[in-house]
Amino acid sequence: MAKRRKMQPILRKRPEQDRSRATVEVILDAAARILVRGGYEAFTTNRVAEKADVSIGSLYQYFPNKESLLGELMRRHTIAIESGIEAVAPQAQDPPFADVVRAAIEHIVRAHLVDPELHRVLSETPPLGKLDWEATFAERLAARVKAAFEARRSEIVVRDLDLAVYVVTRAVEAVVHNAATERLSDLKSGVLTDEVTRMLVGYLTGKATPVKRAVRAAVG
Amino acid sequence: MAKRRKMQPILRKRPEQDRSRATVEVILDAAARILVRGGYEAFTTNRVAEKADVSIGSLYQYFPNKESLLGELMRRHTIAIESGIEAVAPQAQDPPFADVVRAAIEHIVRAHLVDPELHRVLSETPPLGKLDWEATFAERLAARVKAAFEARRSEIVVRDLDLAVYVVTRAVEAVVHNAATERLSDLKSGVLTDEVTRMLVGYLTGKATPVKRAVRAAVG
Amino acid sequence: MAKRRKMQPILRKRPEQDRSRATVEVILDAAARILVRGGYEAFTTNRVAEKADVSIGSLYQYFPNKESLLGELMRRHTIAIESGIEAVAPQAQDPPFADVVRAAIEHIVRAHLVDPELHRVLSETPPLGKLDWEATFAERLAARVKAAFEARRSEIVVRDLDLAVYVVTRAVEAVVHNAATERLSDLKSGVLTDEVTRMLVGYLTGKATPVKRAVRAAVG
Amino acid sequence: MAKRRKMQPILRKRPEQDRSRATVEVILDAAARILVRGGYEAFTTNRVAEKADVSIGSLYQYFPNKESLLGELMRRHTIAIESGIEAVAPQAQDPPFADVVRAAIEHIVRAHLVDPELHRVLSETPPLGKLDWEATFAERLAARVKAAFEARRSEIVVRDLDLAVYVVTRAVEAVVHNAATERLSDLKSGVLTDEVTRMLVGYLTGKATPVKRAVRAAVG
DNA sequence: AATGAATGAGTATTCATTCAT
DNA sequence: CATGAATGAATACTCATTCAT
Repeated sequence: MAKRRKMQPILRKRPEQDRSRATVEVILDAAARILVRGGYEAFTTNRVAEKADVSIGSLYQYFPNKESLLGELMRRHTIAIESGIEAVAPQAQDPPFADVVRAAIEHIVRAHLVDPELHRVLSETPPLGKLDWEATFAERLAARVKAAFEARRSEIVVRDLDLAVYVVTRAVEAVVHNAATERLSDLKSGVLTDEVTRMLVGYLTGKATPVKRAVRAAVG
Repeated sequence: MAKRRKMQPILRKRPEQDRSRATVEVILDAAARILVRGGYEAFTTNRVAEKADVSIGSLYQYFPNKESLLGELMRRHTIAIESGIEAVAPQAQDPPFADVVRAAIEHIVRAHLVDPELHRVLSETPPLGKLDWEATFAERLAARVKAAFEARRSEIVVRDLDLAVYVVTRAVEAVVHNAATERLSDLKSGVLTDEVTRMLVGYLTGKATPVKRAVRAAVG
Repeated sequence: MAKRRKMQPILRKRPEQDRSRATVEVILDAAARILVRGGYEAFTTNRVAEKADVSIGSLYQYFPNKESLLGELMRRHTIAIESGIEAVAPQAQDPPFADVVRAAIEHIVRAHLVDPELHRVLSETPPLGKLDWEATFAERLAARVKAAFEARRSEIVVRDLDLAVYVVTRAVEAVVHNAATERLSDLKSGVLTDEVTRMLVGYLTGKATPVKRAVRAAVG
Repeated sequence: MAKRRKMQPILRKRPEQDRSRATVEVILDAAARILVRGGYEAFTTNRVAEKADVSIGSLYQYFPNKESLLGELMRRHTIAIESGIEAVAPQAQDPPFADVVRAAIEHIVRAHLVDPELHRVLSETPPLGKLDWEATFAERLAARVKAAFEARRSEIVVRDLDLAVYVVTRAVEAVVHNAATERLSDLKSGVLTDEVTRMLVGYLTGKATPVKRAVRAAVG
């Protein structure tokens, strides 16, 4: 292990020229592939450089350390996710609460379907694990959800809104996250979204929702 | 990279004298402390030995390899948890469904309150992480929950029972697990249990449950 | 590795009582078995003690270090060999030269048949290998052979007797030694002895010996 | 204990620059020196690196493991030997049998004079010792010798040709091998070759050869 | 005397990182 | 800019040996 200089601002130098940008891309690709295939254990800078067909010297030209490589990978994955989410069409004026919830869940599902394997390995990666990215990711998510809830405050029976947000985000995140590896088909078919939606709506509104198993369009 | 495929039955030799039993204890203590403080990254056999104030040779006298040390830690933690769970008094004859659910959740809460920090780090530990213990732990849990659900099948509206078990166990596990580090007081006060209970009962029975915020006895 | 105190006089203390003598025996037996089965690589003091069902403490009571254990093993094996050799009946008065040679070769064959596996492993054992035992063994052998040759000087055509002794002893030793692992049946049947005898007699006397393949009694 | 089952094709990466080729050389030199001086016992990768004045990392950059280092040493030594042997001028048409034998022996002598000390230690090295190189070396030798014998079958009186090959190769190997450390001058002067030649020719042809001690040109 | 717990220097090997070319 | 040779602290684990009980 080396002296750990902990996370300089990710990129040592903005690659100005095309070639440089291409190199960075090639490195990140290799990194992602190695991470997905072999997990964090297999993720060594030398291996990444080799797989990228680039000298480690070059790797370190663009990434000051291993962590920054991982960091950039996360940054990009987050962006990919978020852009996927933003792309969702805005809702109708004043839609039924259930639709709002369902839409939110679908966001999360979509996020996990962007690159599920990379997603999983990134979220389990030790040094940053939750800490860096998922934390902020979760925070941002919580903020949005809270805003959404406040906008519909009157329909929600739970007294402690923060607590509700907490329970809801954690529960959904976990179910979807696990399902992404364990029940991918249910995730894609929308069956799982149905279930979770019903669960949350019931919890939040205090009203029962009928168990209708209409044919649902798959997500992603 | 790991060529790991060992995992002998944990202890290399049963310590026969008092002295050696103490040594084993001291080592496990140090191991747990290091794991909690520095995560799996910091968990090296030499460091453990040093922290335990024991020679590395002594460590290997009792633990054939690093994994077995982790394994014993898990084994003991599991026992601690299970004994805590078994201790729960049996329920009344045919209790309200909500009570059954609440009791189950309380089990899980209790499990996470045994040694929350160790629990967290153990469950995030890569090589065995899920694989060995939490996997079986989760399976056992799922089996129990399913049995409980089947016993009350008539009260449950969800059609796919397996799916319900999946959603419920993942959701509860995650909420409680996260809360153990992020919202410990809510976990201890029972507030969180209330919320989750209401969420699950609504989901499973299809009926709303009143939001009563009666004073709840703390758990643990 | 420890500071190497190199070869105290083999036994730390002459075992006075029966129990002690038995312990020593048990240890040496275990040592020999381990050596034969696993080679020098497997030969560790702890393993020997365990196999002997004796504490290492006890082992070190009788053997000051690993080397001395090996040394005693060699000493005993040498004695076993030599006693086997002494047991050979003295020759007739003035036998044919070929008979003398054959008898000598048979001695060596016999030596290698005493405990061939132990013999092999001992003679290949690194730290002492030749150095300690085989050296002196070879020297003693050479001395005898030389004496025998001098007694029959007139029949020998080789001018440099020392050189003849050298060539002969090395050649015989090697052929027999190798045959003990590679051609054991030829060694036991006496076929090999025939060949080597003819070779040596021809070399030493300068006269051809007929190739008679009479049925030879097996040795050992 | 060894779980060895590796032995990749020796070099981890072909050194591309001059500098690295030099490093490889320096490492192998150091390895050879250590092996010669201290035997296999002293042969540790760290020691080799230190003696080579190279970091342990550099050693492992070129040699995937200890064995491969030894392997490369053997490979090179074998090449050195074989090239020495190939260099021998082809024989006249149908030379006297004695000349054929003598030439063969001289080959072996030459082989042992290439780097006698290294040769000795390599051939005694445990894990590969015989097993890998000397085995094949010996086999190749045996095959050649057998071919030569068959070409001259009519002149050979020994019935079992395989046995003759066995006896002859073992005997010569051993005498020469030992002489390389114990009687180097005799080996170099050719005196020993004379003796062994006479011994073998007598043995094989069943005819005596005169003891002529003409001045012999030294070998090597 | 016997036990077995304890020791710690030593072993092979990895990997993040630097730097001369 | 790129290369890849070089580094060395750190890792998991072994084993000869000592010594308190």
